[in-house]
Amino acid sequence: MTDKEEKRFREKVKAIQDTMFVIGGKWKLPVVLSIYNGNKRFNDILNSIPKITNRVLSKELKHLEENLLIRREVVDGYSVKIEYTITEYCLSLNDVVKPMEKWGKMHRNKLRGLS
Amino acid sequence: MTDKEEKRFREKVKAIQDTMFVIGGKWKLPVVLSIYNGNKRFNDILNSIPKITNRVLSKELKHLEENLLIRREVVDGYSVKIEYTITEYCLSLNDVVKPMEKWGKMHRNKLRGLS
DNA sequence: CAGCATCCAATCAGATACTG
DNA sequence: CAGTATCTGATTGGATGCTG
Repeated sequence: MTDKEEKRFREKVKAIQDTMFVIGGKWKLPVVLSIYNGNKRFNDILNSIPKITNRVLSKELKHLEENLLIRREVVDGYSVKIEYTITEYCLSLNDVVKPMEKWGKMHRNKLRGLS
Repeated sequence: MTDKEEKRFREKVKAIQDTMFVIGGKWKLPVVLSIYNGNKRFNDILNSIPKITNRVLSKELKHLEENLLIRREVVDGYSVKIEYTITEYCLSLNDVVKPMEKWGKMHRNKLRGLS
């Protein structure tokens, strides 16, 4: 690698690692998708995702809120509610998530074909 | 969510988690990119990625090989060499990685704009 | 050179119970 | 309902040294 290539390479890596930090891990995208699909309440989200625990969900929600992907709202009413919704900004993730979904399906078939 | 929506949702989540399993984590994509950029030898790859350790690199290489993204070759010569190269199949990752790179850059600017 | 083995510290994550 | 607190076992990852 030349110096120029090296510099570009490091920038790429950084950008990708940034993305991974925000949406990486087992649960972050499932949580986003769950909310996107209409689940607003903590327990609804919790129950919609197999095997996630409240402890982990709590942390993921905080992380996603800090990264502007979801919004946490206290809704006043007969009894106070908490509601999570995705942000407009979150929709930009579509460009990342859709290819991931497609690739995941393709890859599963690829591996199946071999074994 | 209706039952139909729920089923689709779970399939999406699964596909995405599959992808995350293959290329998720801090190092997998940087390793792929490093090899893509021409680094073939273990120590070259090791030195091209800041802060990765040989222990971790070793594991990542194995994982990537098992998932058909890279190829490990023993090259016989004056002294035996090991060479890593990306596979043809690996190129399909471009559809996933490029959006991630783009999004990562965009997101960094977004967050910067707020603080 | 290309890793593996070992030790050890830190983090993560499940289970469970508890609070406003 | 929407979490937090605590305890604990499991996993990860750095540092280092060793091997063929």
